[in-house]
Amino acid sequence: MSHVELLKQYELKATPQRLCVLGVLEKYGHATLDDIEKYTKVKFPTLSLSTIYRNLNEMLKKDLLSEVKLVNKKDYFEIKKEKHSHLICKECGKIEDYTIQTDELVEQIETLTSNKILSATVSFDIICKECLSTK
Amino acid sequence: MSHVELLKQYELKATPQRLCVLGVLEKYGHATLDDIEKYTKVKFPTLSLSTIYRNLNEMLKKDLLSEVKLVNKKDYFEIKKEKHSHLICKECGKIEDYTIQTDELVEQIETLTSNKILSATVSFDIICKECLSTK
DNA sequence: CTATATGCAAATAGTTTGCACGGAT
DNA sequence: ATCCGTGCAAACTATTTGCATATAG
Repeated sequence: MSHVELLKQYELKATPQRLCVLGVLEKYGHATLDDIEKYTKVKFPTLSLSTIYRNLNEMLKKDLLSEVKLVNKKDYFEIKKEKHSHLICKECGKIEDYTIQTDELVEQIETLTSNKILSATVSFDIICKECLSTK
Repeated sequence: MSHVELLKQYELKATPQRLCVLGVLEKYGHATLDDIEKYTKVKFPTLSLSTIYRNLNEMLKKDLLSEVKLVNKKDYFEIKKEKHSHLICKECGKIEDYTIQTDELVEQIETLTSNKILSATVSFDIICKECLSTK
């Protein structure tokens, strides 16, 4: 789906500024606020920081984006997609997405604790295969 | 272990300010910066915010504390203990600790992706049994 | 045409730092 | 006596907001 359609679907106007932010998120997969500011300025030098903040907040609220929080890292933004976990390389910092089945885990905890489990969020600290091979 | 001993073990002086912060963390299990400020002020009205910041940063650096980041929540601090996951009740906001075995999950991802997995971080959004029962 | 989005500047919130003083070893 | 920790104020960084103008639909 094009970003224009995506924005329409979430009842947001398809402004050049929003398309530019989405372009960066699409291209890099995950991006911090600083990344977004830096990379959008290349194509769109007049895009203001307050517009970036407003649009990120708007798109988060409408659930078009999601925010990823990792200890010792700045928060990342990504275009919302199928629920997935993150593999963070401690060597090069790269973040990969990976979809895992958590049903078993969820069921297990639900049974053991008598709580209702709504969802599981999982991330992994890794050394990626590229970093492993260049050592 | 007493907090005095704990601090000594990490090569930090056992000041009343630090003990007060640890007291709050111990009592509440997890606490945000605001919680810490609020609850320490009860017993220690002169404790300054910059001392809280400095001490939290110091204790994080020395690995005596850990920081928990959750989407849509302020960051929480806790006294470091055995690796565990967090169960967050979407109804009452309470955070419970729970220790799960992630070895299987880790092995599975390691095999499937050819990365070296260092650790897994897991959290669950839940409705806790107390909230379930009072509906 | 109308409602919403934008840019800029100012306001507010969050965090860190310099410095003089005080307490522990 | 020396070192480290603290409180306070100031500095700095991050985020939000008000307002006049511009623009998408």
